[in-house]
Amino acid sequence: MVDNKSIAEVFHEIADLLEIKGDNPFRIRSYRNAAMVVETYPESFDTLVREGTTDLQSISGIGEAISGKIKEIVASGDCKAHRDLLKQVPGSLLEIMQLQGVGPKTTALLWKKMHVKTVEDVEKLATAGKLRKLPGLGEKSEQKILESIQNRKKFSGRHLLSQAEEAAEEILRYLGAKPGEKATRKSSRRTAGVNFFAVPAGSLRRARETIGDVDILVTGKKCSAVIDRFVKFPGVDSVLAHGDTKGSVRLKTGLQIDLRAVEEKSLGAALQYFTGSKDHNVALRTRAQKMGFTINEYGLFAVDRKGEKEKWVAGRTEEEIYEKLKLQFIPPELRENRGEIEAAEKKSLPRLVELEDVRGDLHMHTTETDGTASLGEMVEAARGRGLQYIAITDHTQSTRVANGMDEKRLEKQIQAIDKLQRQFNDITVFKGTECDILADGRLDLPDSILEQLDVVVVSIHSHFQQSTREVMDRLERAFSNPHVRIFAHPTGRLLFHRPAYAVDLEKLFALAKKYKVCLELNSQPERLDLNDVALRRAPELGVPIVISTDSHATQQLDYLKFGVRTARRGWLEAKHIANTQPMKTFLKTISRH
DNA sequence: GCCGTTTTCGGCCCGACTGTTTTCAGTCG
Repeated sequence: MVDNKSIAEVFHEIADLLEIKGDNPFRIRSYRNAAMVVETYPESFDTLVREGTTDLQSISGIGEAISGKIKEIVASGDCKAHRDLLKQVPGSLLEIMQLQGVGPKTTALLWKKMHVKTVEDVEKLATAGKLRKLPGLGEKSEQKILESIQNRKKFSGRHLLSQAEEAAEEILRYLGAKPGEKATRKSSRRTAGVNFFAVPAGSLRRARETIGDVDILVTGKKCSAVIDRFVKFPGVDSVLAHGDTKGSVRLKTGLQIDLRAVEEKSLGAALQYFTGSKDHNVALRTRAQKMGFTINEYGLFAVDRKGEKEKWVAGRTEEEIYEKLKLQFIPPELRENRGEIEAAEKKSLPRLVELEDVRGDLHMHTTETDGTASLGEMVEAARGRGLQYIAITDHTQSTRVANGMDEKRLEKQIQAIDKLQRQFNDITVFKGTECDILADGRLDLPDSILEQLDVVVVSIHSHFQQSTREVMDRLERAFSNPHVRIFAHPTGRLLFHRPAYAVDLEKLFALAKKYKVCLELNSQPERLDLNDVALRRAPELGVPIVISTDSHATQQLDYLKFGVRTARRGWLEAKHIANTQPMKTFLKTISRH
């Protein structure tokens, strides 16, 4: 079984290697594009190829050559063209090309002139002052390369969505701007009172699960003063750039933040441009061009016959840009060039779920196991957030590190919930459990106690090394228990820490459908599991999703926003999500009869 | 290498910034 990501990786590497070789840039772009298409395609290419029912070339971006290579990789796990390239260009050069400020040309130069093969080689030569003699490089370039080698060791690269969002909000507060997306909706009149206002763009605005760097746009008067203040933010480790229209810093956490000043007239265009994604923008520009426009961060311009810019058409808001391109407004979470432009053209974009749609939270812990808040505190916190129903789902006995509960302790908790419930008529507290699925698929608690619960959530916390076959058999056995309602964090992945266990997503959806088990979208920032790509299959396959926080503390109830934004990235509407429904409908949706 | 309201060849998104250069190449987003 070859997953889409591995196929995409081969194409990424082919593109990088061709680039070092100095091959045709458009050919390189094709491979990059193909990698992106494969990586984000909702179905497994392995399955597509084996079933043989889909013509790969019908997928945009995949032609004769790449289709052949996909088939080759699925059949043999290898690609001859890739192997041949690695004979011509050492694979270790790819790591050099990853260094900030070092691209394919410099990598090729280092390799051909200095016979450099590894980052360590580069470091030695730079330290010895030997790089500055190369044509096109000087003392400063040498210093920059050395710095980026050191930074590479110091900073891991990407950051969790939650960390990036916190950093952005902290900086906006520091700058004296109101944080949050809503700032974009404000008219210029509202901003006149303040000196300026600021809004995050980039992958943070699209709510990607991990963030490389944070882009913030500011507009208004005296933006250069804002940038001056920005580079003095207390959390700054180093200032990377400091000009009139742009500032760039590295925080002590390693996160890079770029601040750009734009004119109010161009704010919409800049927001569109810097929100990306790159692939979305490329597709949008291509469309603009066909319609006789050109588009950049300053606005949408009409073009004359010679291709010269003629007149400014739009740019104050994003809405007017999409409108001029005869598209529905595309929410940032969808801007990944995964079909959103085609859907916007047909006016068939989904009405994405909103945070306010969610009425319940079906996964949370208390001090009874590994939570930091008591039952009463969790309920109060949920009430305070306006939730109409929640489920208390503490761990079960086999998860010993979390002080998991046995039957007796759970019985006591059931009584405690019954007692507590009498105090409230504005929130319903479901009695639940996050019951372990044991290695062989049995559940960690007997039916005699499960049948007393309102919501049985099940999940995997052990034996992550099982084969796909073992995992799927394990899940089928668990799902066949009639008390099981929700399968939590279905792939078990932890961002930056642990890959998913060997779950076959297509089969998982089929099992969920067969046994009427809902799949969870876990809102913990390091989980976001199921992810955006997987979620998109849920409506097609008729499997309801439940968005839960898996809170281990009262403040974590706010993680719901990350779950909702991930759901939006998965094109989900409120109707696809069980816990947007009123309590009674919800109970009906998750009931199996 | 892909694609087609320039349709089987000839295009392919575009601008800022930086450092090295005297007019531009490389990198980045």
